[in-house]
Amino acid sequence: MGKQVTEMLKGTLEGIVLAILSGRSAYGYEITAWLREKGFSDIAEGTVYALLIRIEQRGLVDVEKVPSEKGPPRKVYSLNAEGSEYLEEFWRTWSFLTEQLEQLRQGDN
Amino acid sequence: MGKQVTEMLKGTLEGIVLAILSGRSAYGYEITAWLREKGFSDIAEGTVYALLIRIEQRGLVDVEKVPSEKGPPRKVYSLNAEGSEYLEEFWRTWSFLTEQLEQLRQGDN
DNA sequence: TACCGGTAGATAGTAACACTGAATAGCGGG
DNA sequence: CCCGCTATTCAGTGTTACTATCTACCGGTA
Repeated sequence: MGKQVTEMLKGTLEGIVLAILSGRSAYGYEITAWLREKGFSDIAEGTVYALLIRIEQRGLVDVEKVPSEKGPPRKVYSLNAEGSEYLEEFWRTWSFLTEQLEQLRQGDN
Repeated sequence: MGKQVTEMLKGTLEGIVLAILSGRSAYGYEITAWLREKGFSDIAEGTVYALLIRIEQRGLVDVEKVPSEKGPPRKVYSLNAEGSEYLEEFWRTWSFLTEQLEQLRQGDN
């Protein structure tokens, strides 16, 4: 999709993944597939896994190892209380940004 | 404002500045002041100058040195044709992102 | 004159984040 | 037995914003 998305995703991809996890638990491979389906065609698998490790180390998610019928065991992530709080904060920040951008787009600058 | 904004700005700040320049020409100090006024309270001055140099080197803006009554000469930036094209592309990318995020927020995932 | 505050820009070093590319590992089917 | 699919990990790279500092010009004031 191009470099612009890549740069814009910095900071937002984390929120996107947390938002996905707020709906239901999921594991890396699944999340990557879901993102691709949604149009984020060139998000590298490595990126998602790295992000999941980051948010795990920050204590925003809980992890459970679940055996898979096909392939190695999955690491299933679910949002915990701290993660929910962080996600709320993310939405506030996101709203602020979109408001500013919307104003700029309308040309009142 | 916090680390979340900082990370989200990566990739969007460039679009923001280009959008400002699409309305009128401006120089670094002015842009920084305008951003602060708009609520981007902790954007460092150095950040804006570095960004302006980047977009200048990529040929998205034209530059003109204008003497100032108070202080050193200003480097006044204005969007050129290539910059306008890039800005359009930015808005398309931005729209895509906001749509996806809006869907996630509504919880249909 | 000497100094200071406000205006204006440049720069070196750092941290965070997404990408690239490759490696590892388990399972089932031809 | 190897290939393809599922699933995760990791080392190295590039981009971007931040921090902190430096240069420079001007007007006012002691």
